[in-house]
Amino acid sequence: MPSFDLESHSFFWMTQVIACRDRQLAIELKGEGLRVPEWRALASLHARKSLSMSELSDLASIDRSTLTRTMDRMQKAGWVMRLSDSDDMRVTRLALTAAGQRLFARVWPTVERLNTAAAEGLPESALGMLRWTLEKMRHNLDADLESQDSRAA
Amino acid sequence: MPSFDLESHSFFWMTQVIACRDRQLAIELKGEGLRVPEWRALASLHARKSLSMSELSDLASIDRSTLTRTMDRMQKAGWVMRLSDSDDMRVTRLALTAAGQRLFARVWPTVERLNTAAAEGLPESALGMLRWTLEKMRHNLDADLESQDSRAA
DNA sequence: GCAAACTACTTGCAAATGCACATACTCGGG
DNA sequence: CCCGAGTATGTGCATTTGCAAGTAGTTTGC
Repeated sequence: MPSFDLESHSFFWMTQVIACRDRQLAIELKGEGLRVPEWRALASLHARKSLSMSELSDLASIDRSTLTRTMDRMQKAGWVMRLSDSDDMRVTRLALTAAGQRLFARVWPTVERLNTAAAEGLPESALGMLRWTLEKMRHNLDADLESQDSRAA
Repeated sequence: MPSFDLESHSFFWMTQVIACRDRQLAIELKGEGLRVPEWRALASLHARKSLSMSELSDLASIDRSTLTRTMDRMQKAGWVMRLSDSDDMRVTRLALTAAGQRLFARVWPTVERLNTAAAEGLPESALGMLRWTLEKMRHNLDADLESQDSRAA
């Protein structure tokens, strides 16, 4: 009678996968004193050489105000440094320290192992399709957000 | 030089999609006084007639101790009722009240619109593949968790 | 060249989160 | 029948979170 089936919705499964994997990731990272959002920040900063707070907020999916405090903590731990941007006095540029680079190198194999375990038995074509579909969804959601904004204006 | 590309990893995009969609969902639900995890609980309870706390915790991806307090709130709001299970005195069975059903009916069209917007331009085959791949990943992660446990034991 | 609108980041604060632990109940073996 | 291990839910508490508001720097339009 519900006329609605939980398991037929992609977002249900996406939430399941992310929640389950983040729980396992949290356990793996605990030894290094890293939390999951901090790991996302670390990986983002490793992939790009330098990012502003706003850019990192978007890449690592961390709210801007939360990121301020996350960076306070990671800076105090000696993993990242804040540099001031010479073009725009408002922006703080972030970069990994050598210790941050070493931390990434230590942790990455563990994360990769988890990623591989999650993808076990899935053909490369399915994984390519997955990335493509998710990327498209991400783009659609941004577009939808803009149309919401214009409706509000 | 990083030898590692953030955007080539499925989990990066999954996190992006979920975070972005949950942010938009939160805005849409605010009018009804519903938060995102509460919405997941509402939808889970609508799909099944009745669930225990543990079952709902798994379906809605909410930590067990957090769920206790979430249900306190939703019960106080009159959306959910706690019933005791006659077979096992430890178990609390949960079900939607009539008001909870009505709330679901009011909110569902909004959520569905967001889901549709996210899937715009994606062929049904891609969505089917997405669900299938995610389901498989969810299964793999569970299996991996068990092997972790057995390693620990 | 200056005031208003905008953007980048930070802080105050109340609320949500999750770990560790406590309690209540069940079940299997002696 | 009772004990101990196991399971279901609830509570204490420290931490994290994110909205809203604040500060500082930049751009736009007159």
